[in-house]
Amino acid sequence: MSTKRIEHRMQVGPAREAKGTLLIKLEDVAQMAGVSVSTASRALTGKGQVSKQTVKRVQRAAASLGYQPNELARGLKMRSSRLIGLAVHNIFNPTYQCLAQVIQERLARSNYQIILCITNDSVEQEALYLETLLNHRIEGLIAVPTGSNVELFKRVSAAGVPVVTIIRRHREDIFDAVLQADTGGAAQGTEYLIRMGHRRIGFIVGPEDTTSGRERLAGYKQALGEAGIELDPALIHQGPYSVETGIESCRALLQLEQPITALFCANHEASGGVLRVLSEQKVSIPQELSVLCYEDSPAFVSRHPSISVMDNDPAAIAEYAVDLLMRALQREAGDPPALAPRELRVGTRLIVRGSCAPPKKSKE
Amino acid sequence: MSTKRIEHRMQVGPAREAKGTLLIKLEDVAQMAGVSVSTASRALTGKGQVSKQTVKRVQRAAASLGYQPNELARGLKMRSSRLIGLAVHNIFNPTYQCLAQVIQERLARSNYQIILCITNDSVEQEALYLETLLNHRIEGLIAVPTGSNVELFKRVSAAGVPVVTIIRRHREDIFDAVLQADTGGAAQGTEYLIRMGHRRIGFIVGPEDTTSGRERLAGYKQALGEAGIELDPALIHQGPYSVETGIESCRALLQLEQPITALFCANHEASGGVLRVLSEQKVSIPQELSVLCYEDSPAFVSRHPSISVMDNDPAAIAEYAVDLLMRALQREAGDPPALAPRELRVGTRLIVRGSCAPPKKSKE
DNA sequence: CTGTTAGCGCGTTCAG
DNA sequence: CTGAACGCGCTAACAG
Repeated sequence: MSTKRIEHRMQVGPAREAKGTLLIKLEDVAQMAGVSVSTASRALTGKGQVSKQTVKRVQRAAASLGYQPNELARGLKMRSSRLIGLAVHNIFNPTYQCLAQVIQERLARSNYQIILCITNDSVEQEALYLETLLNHRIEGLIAVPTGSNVELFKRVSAAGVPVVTIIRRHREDIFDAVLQADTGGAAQGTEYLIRMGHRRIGFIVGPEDTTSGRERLAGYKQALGEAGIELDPALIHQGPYSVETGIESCRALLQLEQPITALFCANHEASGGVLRVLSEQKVSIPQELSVLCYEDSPAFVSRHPSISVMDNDPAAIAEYAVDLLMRALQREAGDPPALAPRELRVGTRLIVRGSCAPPKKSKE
Repeated sequence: MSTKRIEHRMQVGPAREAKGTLLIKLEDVAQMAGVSVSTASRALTGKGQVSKQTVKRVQRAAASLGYQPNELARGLKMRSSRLIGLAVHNIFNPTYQCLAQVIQERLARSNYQIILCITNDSVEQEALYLETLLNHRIEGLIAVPTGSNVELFKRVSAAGVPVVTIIRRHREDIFDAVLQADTGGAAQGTEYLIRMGHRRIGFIVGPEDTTSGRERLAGYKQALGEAGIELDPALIHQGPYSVETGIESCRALLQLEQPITALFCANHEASGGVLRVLSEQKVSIPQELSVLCYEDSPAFVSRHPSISVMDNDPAAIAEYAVDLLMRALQREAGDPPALAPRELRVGTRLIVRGSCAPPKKSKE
């Protein structure tokens, strides 16, 4: 039974007024300082030539009144909202949390605020959000795109709003993009397992229609190819980014006649399912099975053995994305030499912990 | 290689200019429809009396031009930005992810967008963000407050911006607040363990200066008191919300001369540390030790045994917070009967999984 | 029913 | 160095 308690308190609370009252405007400041509105403006923005004395007077007045410029009015005039759109498909994943966190911080430091939109990978949602963001006259957009609203993204860009795509990219590369080095990451992880002596490596990965799904699979195949190991389709499980994918794939992989000695789960959401199945079936890691996951998470450290991962360094991705965006914002202010879109790849790195070891019967 | 295509249109539309070009304004629509700007406005907003014919004409013109109202201009005029501030201390926790997600979705459905600010529990950061949000003329604010910027929060509220506090509340209760039923939750969890036969129950909890830290501790003590179990201070570990707290506290609790038979970790961030230590020391759950955590997380399900938790139902907290905010927003539009602040408590519920069992030597 | 006029709060000419 | 006038894009008041 859940208890729900509603408490009423009869306190005083702030005096009610129409609205937006006691929001000081420049006029009030000017009046108090005994100058005109335009002088006050110049004094505070520091744009024009104003005598030091009046500057002081105006600043003091502004301070004492607690004046804060109205960004709406300023934005309307200056054509700048100081707002950046952040449209991601979800935030239920350490990678995206980190991304959101870092992007928000960095942008705030440059006095930009972010409008957060979560699309849930719905094309319609994304379209709606893009429209709205445009209405709010965002000055830039960072997005993990669904991939299907290319025209709309183009419109955003054509409206003079720099677009940076992260994690995923559109088929045509018309926008700056910061991606994970997924092919390389998956290859590197697979190689690591191969070098340990593994031949039969189960591979769980995201769907073919996602950038990371395609590329990680390519990386896996590449590493196998380079090691001269024949590709066994039965070892590859491609499915949506979900716990269920992990559960089903893992079960299937454990029932193979020719057992696997290592499992590379390159589908982060599926990892939870995989680890759960392995725990349930008491498969000892890494003795019976080596496990390597993708995209780091605190949860991987709080188990025994702790799980080795390919870390995609979301903080770096965020940093680069902001860099790219800022560059575009600066450029826009000055000369507009439309540079070709950049595509950055942030390197993936292996974090060795305790979940991988050479296979038991490694005789060769 | 990336290709970049620049489209030049030789259409009638607005000529190329520095920025924000090809953003159609109402004037363009009006012109195309052959009416005045105000008629166009009325036709699109549906406010005044306009003939059906002209409405059609204007709508068609707007559609063909891809007109989108400038929220900045509209906001300046209407004193409404359609922006809501969301200032949370972090998002590295399933609870806050869920909160952010639900709040964003619900508000978007009512055509509000959220500006996300992450304060990192820094008082200065929070102050800065509040100022900025005010500048952007947010119409409402949902926050997990640090607790120290009361005056600033009051100013926000006094400016006519409804404030809803979640998870935590200020000492003086001047704002609507949606909190967790922490006292009850902790008591309920402790009772559950007691009913199973546990007497020595280790308790890890957040610091005294947080609402949840205080209240959960109170709940633990209460349950013990009601069961007539003497309080042993050695069993209580109070520390910051961090993995380290979990590690250290857990180690200490395991070294007790009189061992504990159950561990209630009511400090979510610490859970990771606790589980890690228990895994390392091969303490078998629940045979040797029952473990109960607080605030659910996918990670708790992907282990074996899966971890039982006190779920604080963040989705419900978010829903109520939005409800409260919307109520205040509506009220503001109409009559202004300043209601006393409401404090809602969202019930915590026990989710039984596999990590708790009666103590081994339960003879009684 | 519609066009005209007048601001919302701010930055920026253009004269002094 | 300063003030008066103008306009950003939109809605609301007032006339026709």
